[in-house]
Amino acid sequence: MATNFDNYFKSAFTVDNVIFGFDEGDLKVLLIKRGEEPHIGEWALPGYFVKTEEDLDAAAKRVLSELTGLTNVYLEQVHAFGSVNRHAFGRVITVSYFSLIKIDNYIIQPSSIALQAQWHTVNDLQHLAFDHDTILESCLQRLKWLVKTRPVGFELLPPKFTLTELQHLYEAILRSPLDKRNFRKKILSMNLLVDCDETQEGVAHRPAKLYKFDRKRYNKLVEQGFNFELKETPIKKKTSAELSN
Amino acid sequence: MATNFDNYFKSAFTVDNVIFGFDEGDLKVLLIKRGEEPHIGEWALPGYFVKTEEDLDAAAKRVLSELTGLTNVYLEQVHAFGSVNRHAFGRVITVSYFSLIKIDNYIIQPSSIALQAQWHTVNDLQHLAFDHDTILESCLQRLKWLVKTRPVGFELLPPKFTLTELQHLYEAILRSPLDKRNFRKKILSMNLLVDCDETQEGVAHRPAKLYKFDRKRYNKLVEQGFNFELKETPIKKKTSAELSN
DNA sequence: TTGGTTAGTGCATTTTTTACACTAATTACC
DNA sequence: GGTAATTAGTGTAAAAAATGCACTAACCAA
Repeated sequence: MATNFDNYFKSAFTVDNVIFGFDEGDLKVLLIKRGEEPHIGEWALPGYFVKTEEDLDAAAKRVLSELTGLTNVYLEQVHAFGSVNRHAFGRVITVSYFSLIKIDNYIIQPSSIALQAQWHTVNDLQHLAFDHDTILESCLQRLKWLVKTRPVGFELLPPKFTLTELQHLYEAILRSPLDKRNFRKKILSMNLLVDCDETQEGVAHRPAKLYKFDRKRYNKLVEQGFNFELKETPIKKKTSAELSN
Repeated sequence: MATNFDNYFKSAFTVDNVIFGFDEGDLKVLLIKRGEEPHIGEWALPGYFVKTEEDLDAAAKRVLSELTGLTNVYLEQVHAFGSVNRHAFGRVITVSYFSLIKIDNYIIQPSSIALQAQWHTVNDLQHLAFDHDTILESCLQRLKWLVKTRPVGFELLPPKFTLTELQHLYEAILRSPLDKRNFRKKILSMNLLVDCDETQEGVAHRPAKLYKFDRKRYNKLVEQGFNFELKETPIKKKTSAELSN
């Protein structure tokens, strides 16, 4: 084994952020149009180099803020991508982060190195720069898992929302339809929603009730180890007995 | 933002492997006694620098092999740890990997930079070098999650095992007791075990039947999207209604 | 006032989970 | 050879959760 450690200190890290939003019934992801080589002019996840004197998690926040103007976003690490030839400039390992935000709450202001920052519909994407297709896909998997484990849907919706909007969000993430009555029963039984005593306005049909998410209660339940699991209801699953042959 | 990218190429990566085993009813982890600075003489996870010309996943395998003699071990990435002052020699980000192995199948041969490589009972550990306590803890969480999702128990047991051994393994990972009848019912209903038509020998009580894991069937079920979820049975969970006040 | 549209609601059946205690097979020891 | 010690192995009833399904309610527009 090498005794000269200096040889190892010749690599770089980047962070790449996968920021999900939800609008008009579609799951969206925030992308930038790169204004720098390599991959100049291509759409990419908002990411950049980590400085040697900053923590990884802090770098993810800073980079997101510098490229898109978004601040105070909760970011969660997903995976490190470390193939040798990911990057034209040398050995670069990237660590991906993901987040869920309410699109309306944030104004996006691309910086100099990002020509544009824009929401894109996930189902309708072109090829992205670097290996960002792979990175995005792994975050989509994470989101799919997360939505079955925690009531993350609320993070993506405006403060007041209808049950139908919430259901559509779940359907977009899980990519499968849910039964209306069963969905409502399960969500309401968690006691996480507060009835706002308001209804939708300006719709050409019966207006729906508006609800908001009770974060206090959510925190309390988390503390008590409550299991938020929400199973899919749509496709009937086969039992192991039926699969035996 | 910097235009001189060279400034970013001054960091190093390491990989740290958390190898779990199971023996005598206890969950074990493989540690090395470090033979190099920093932290010379301390117990640590088997990890080392990633070469600039090798893939991250490949590095994890190589390092494990060089430090402990273990080869052909399946490794799964867990998390990247990137605080600034983790390492005395400079900026080092480590990516942790974990694996489950059958202790009997592998002969451990420490290399020159590892003074020793040894199995340690997880519940009975001293402080580890670097931030390896944190890294180990995150892998324990991952294992706890994994065991509820996939029948990973089989990875840790010898080819032929009894249902009681399997149950004890689950209890060690979940850190809570399980009901014998319910555990057996659920495990057997997955149809993943094959009765070996043999019984234990040399025990001073009724000998238990030996089973083996049917990997073919497992692969088939995975392919069909079968849900292996195994819930804990022990502590009665409160419903959301009971938690309402 | 009628048609179009989405909101909102209940119940019966099936499946899964849970709680629980005795008999069976073997060895060790007297 | 008998008995004590030890772990293996088994079933059922009750409770909880999941599932499948179809009609009425409220609003707007034409």
